[in-house]
Amino acid sequence: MIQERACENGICKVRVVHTEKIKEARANSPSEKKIDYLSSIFKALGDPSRMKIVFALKDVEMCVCDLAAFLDITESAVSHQLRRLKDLGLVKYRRDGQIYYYTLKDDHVAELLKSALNHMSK
Amino acid sequence: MIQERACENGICKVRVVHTEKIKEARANSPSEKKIDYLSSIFKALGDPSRMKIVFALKDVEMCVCDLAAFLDITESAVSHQLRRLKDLGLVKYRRDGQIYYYTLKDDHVAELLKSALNHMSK
DNA sequence: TTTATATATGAACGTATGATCATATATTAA
DNA sequence: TTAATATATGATCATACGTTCATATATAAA
Repeated sequence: MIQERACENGICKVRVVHTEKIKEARANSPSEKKIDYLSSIFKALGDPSRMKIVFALKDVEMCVCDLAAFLDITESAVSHQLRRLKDLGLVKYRRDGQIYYYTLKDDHVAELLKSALNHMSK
Repeated sequence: MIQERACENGICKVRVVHTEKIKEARANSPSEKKIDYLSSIFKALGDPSRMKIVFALKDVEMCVCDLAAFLDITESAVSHQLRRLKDLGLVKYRRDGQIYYYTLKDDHVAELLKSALNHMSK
């Protein structure tokens, strides 16, 4: 078992047991930026309400009050969540008079959900 | 534009604009149970630290202090996060003396991450 | 045994989150 | 115009989260 200690009698107390594994992980992992982006996407889908919204918009274009009725939460709550999804680029809307029709912005999210469903249901 | 109101002059103020769309969404969406499960998985990956952990464990078996060094956070913090991942069934460990070697529990998560990377990088 | 080590676990703390209520804005109808 | 409607937005609040510190547990070494 490899055991190393940097600056043993100083302040530094970093313990590194398997240096080469850490190196390998560093080499293979996505950049910090990519990690942050990816995890923000997963976080957005990591809430039942938002996941329901995204599933609903996968096939059908819906307005805010439709979604509110479907989710059984306030229209305000839906609007807030839609804003988060829109800010992340997962959702877009078209406007017809007073009504905002929301849909998924592109297929990436739908694909992601599909593969999630596939993998998880095994 | 279809506009319906149930219990107009009562307490109920549910507004339903497109009944058929809501029906369709209901028909096509996964069950509440599945939504909860799926969103909990996404939530688990919706944090940079946990996502880094999962990416690291994708290829290499690592112990807690390796991960702590890799992530540059406390071993305690890593341990807490590993527990969450383990409770969700995303991660497992084998023990060799005092050292716990963690890996991904199965390929589902790795696959999910892979498709996420693919879809998002376009 | 006693001590060191690797990890787990609980408490604490600041911060983020998701919902609701109240209010603002913008379009349509009267 | 004025009133109604559809949605957006800001404030608020209880709760959940992620980290660290302190401590417990269990194995290994002396």
